[in-house]
Formats: sequence, structure tokens, C-alpha cells
Amino acid sequence: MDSAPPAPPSSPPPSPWLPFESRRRARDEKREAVLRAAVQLFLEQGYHRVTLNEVAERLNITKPALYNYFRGKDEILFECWSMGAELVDSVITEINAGGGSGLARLRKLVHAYAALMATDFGASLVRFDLRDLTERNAAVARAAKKRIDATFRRYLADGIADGSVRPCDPKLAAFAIAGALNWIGHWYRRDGTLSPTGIADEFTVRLTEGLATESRQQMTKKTPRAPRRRNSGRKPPGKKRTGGTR
Amino acid sequence: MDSAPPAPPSSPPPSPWLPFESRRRARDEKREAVLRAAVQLFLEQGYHRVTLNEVAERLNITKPALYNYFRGKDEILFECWSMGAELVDSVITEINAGGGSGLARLRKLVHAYAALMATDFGASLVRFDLRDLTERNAAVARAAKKRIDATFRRYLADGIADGSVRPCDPKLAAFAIAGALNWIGHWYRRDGTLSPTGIADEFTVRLTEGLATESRQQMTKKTPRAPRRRNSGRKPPGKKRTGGTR
DNA sequence: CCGATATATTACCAGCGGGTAAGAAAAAGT
DNA sequence: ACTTTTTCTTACCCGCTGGTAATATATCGG
Repeated sequence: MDSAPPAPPSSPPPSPWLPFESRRRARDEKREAVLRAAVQLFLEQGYHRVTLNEVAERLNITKPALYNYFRGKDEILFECWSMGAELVDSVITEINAGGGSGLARLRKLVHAYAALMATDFGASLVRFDLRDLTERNAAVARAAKKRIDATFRRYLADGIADGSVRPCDPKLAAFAIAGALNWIGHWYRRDGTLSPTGIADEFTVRLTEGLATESRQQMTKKTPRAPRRRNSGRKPPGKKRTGGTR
Repeated sequence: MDSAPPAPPSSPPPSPWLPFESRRRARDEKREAVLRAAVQLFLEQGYHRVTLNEVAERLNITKPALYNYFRGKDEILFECWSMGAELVDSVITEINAGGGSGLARLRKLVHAYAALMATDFGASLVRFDLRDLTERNAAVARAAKKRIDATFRRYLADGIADGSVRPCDPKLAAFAIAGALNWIGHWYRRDGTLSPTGIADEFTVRLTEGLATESRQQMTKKTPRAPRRRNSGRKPPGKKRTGGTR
């Protein structure tokens, strides 16, 4: 999330491969540029309708050049998915680090997750079909999904235990909440009238108002804004891959 | 056109094309058999991974035979989708015919919709990608989706107006509810531990408890069972297509 | 300026899968 | 029984797209 020192002092053009410009940027930057282009196309048109030629063309290169960075189309898909998974993971890590009741943590998660669903890599979490991945990578993805689901359930269970959440079935409640959130990734449009933060705010109240023990409980309005530098201890920015290879 | 009487008195085997049996059933029955086989495969493996050969094979016929009933693969997809849309439409029609407060009707819709998501044709509503359709058919599908969304919003707005629902933004609330419901189509498994009616019951309370004006309002427990096809009264069996062609 | 290495290109292949043409085999009509 | 019509099969095509080989061009260390 807050990794990679923004950029060397130079303007960041959309594509590092300007037709005949200095194409000497670091390998990882190019890799990421491929992912950004790919995730956008995949979301726009759907994985199967996007050809590698299209991805390459958008980057001013040709198809085989992609194979310097990825083993194949499905690996690109997986890496896009992983980017989203890492975002969620870092959100969860941060919430876990902080305190609060079960309900409070649940609300933080709902808010952050809703906002994530309005981003490309976030949406890719729910719009890509894991069956397009190799069995190995699909297993990694399933595991990550399971962790996320478990987190929702744990916050709910914790909330019931500490009295901040009304008794309910955590499994089904988590499905309901996660479902409403995931669906954002399907209907949200950048050019629409609703802003990501607006959606996140509204969903936070809407999805938890029925669960809270006190009807008008104080809604901790702590929008994390810029994450303070104070998490210097845990989570080093360096390549914290979720796992998965081919 | 729709002269075909419902069915000759005989048992309905899974496939009307038993290897070398009497293959003289009515055309529409075969058409539907294709759709049932197709929707199952599409959900199992995903549209793009299913070949027409596979569909045909499961029916003990060969690929070109399918072209006697459909113009192409994408039309089969659309017809599957339409089956689901018709189910939802009939649910809505039925609820509209009955009375009740906005909240009461919303709850009926949530309950019926949740149950639908646990069926093949119901799930196809949210698991199929409309971009695989021709532009013409996609437009029909979008229109149907819009009608469904509008219904959710209307019930909410009605509920706010008649005082059964707390004031809220109907648009976002509808998105939240519909999202949670639609997601069922993605995680529900026939062989799981949760029953469709159990899910429907739970979701009905979970998704509306926060909206109700009175916390413990009487939950009208009128399970309308499965919306049986061939409901003799309304919706004449004759090709009441949603629209759409190629 | 010169090899070595990373990076990109041109040209190509192979398989898959939707779709079609032509004709066999049932069903239905007469 | 013979024709007509519907239904289904065998055989085929062809375009598309992921992936590869061989080669060219930067980039960099020296």
C-alpha cells in the first residue's frame, strides 16, 4: 500500500515505453505498468476478450515483450489479483494492530474494503474468475479469500463476545456484509455520481446498523486518511508477496 | 407456434435424447433440456471454457444439432439468462399483486430473491457476463436488471413514505441489499450445509433489521414456496419472451 | 570501442472451437 | 410404399490468439 518511494524526480508518464524515449526504467516499474494496463483492460472487456496484443499495444510494445516479465496470460491475471489481495491484507493488518471492539474493527474493515472495491486492483479481487488461473495459483487465491472471510467472521464473533454486536450467525452475517461490499466492484463506475468515500461511509452505517447493540452507537468517524508514518515497525514495504507461482 | 400441449404423460428423464430411445418429444422440451444442460455447464466451468461439443455430448447429441434450436452459443447464454429473469419477474409481479407496507414487500422480495439465487437459472443472472451477448440481447438484459433494481428502490421508497422503513438513501440501500443477495449466487453450493430456505430466512432478517422503524417488527413469515412454473393463472405459458433476439 | 546481458521485434506455428455444408435418418404426411 | 419435412451426423473450414524461435537493438561494464 505505502511501499515503493513514489518516483525518482521526474514526471510519471502513463506508459514507460514512449515510442522512442528513454526506456531505461527499472524492471519492477515496467512490470507494474503491465499490470496496471492489464487490470484496466481485463475489467473493461473481460479477461477472455482481452488479447495480449492489446495489452502490449497499450504499452507501446509488442506481445512477446510481455514474456520478459510474465510467464503467460494467466500469470498476469494472477498478479493483478494479488495486488488487490495485498491491499486487503495490509488493511486487515493495520486494523488488527489497532484496538477497538469487534464492532469498531468491523466498521473499519467495511469502510476500507468498500473504498478498495472502487479501485482497479480491488475490483479485480471479485471480478476475475479464479478458474482462469493455474491450479497452483488458484489455491493461493482461495486461501487469501478464506483469510479475508475469516476476518469478517472473527470481528463479528469478537463483537458478539464483547457485547458490541447483537447475537447472530457470524457466518451468514459475514456473507451478507462481504456480499454487499463485493458487489460494489461490479457496479461502481468512476464516472458515476457516487464517490468512493461516500459509498464507504454509507455502507459502513447501512451494513452495521442492524448489528449494533445500541441503536445509535457512536460511529467512530476515524477515516484513516493518510496512514501516519507511525507503522514503521511492522510491515516492511519490501515485496511482501502473498505467495503463488507457476 | 405455442400449440404444444404441456407434455405427454410420461416420466421426464434428464435428457430426452437417450442413446437410441424414442426421440420424438416436443421441440420445446428439447430446447429446455439444452438450456438446463448448458446453464449447468456454464456455471460449473464458466462460459468460455465450455464448448458446444461438451453441451451436446451431455445430451447425447452432436454439436450441429444444437443449431436446430439456437442460432449460436451466445444465444444459448442469453436464453439461460432470460430464464432467470423470468423467474424474478414473476416473483415481482406476484408481490406487486399482493399488498403490504413497503417493508413487508421488500422482505418478501428479499426472501424470494435469496431462494432464487440458489437455483441454476437464478444464479445465471449474476454469474454470466453480459458482454458475451450480442449488443441487442445485452440491451434487453440491462433493461431487465434495471427493472429489478428499480423495484428494490421502489419498495424502499414506499417504505420510507409509509413509515415502515427508516429514512435512508434508497439507491445505496438497494445496492447494499441486492449486492448481498446477488453474492449468494457466487458462494452457494448445493452440497453445502446451508439450505436455500435457511439462507433466505436469515438474509431476510439480516438485511432489513437495520431498516425497520420498529426494532422487533413482526416478520411476516409467508414463504411463498418455490415460484412454480406453470402457474396456471397469470403468465400464459405461450412464449412470453422478455424480448431480445439476434 | 567492444563484448555480454537484458530487452524488444519480426515472423511464425499450432490448436482450439464456433460455425457451416451436404447428406443420412427419422417422423410425418398422403 | 413414396414423398416431404424435420432432425441429426459426418466432415470440414477458418480465424483467432497464446505461445515460441530466431534475431535485432539497447544498455552497461570495462
